[in-house]
Amino acid sequence: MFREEVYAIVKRIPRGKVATYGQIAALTGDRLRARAVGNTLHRNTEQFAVPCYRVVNARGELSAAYGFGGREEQALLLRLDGIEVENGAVDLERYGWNPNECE
DNA sequence: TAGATGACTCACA
DNA sequence: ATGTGAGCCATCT
Repeated sequence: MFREEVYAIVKRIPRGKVATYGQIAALTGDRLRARAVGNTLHRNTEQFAVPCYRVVNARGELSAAYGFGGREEQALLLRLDGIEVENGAVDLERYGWNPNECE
């Protein structure tokens, strides 16, 4: 299922980096699925096993309706990963995950 | 089965 | 720089 693919990709995100919905959507096949990716993660059933906190929008901003404790918790987790979160957003130029590098 | 929703993205005013 | 509109897709009710 599409959801599982999204989960797998999110799980592949290395610690210390973040990915955008569009990026994940592109990895699943089409970048136009960005919306579906977000929705899928929102309805995700494996949030406990999927680091969805490493997933942000195209601007690097955290999700406003994070299904956990809100962007605060998400920001905290990102900081634990070594990512600097400023005003609920990260620098994709620095922490943006490059799936081609496959760490 | 069909309709509505959403953690998206891009473009234009 | 912010606000609104349109396009796309998967999941939910």
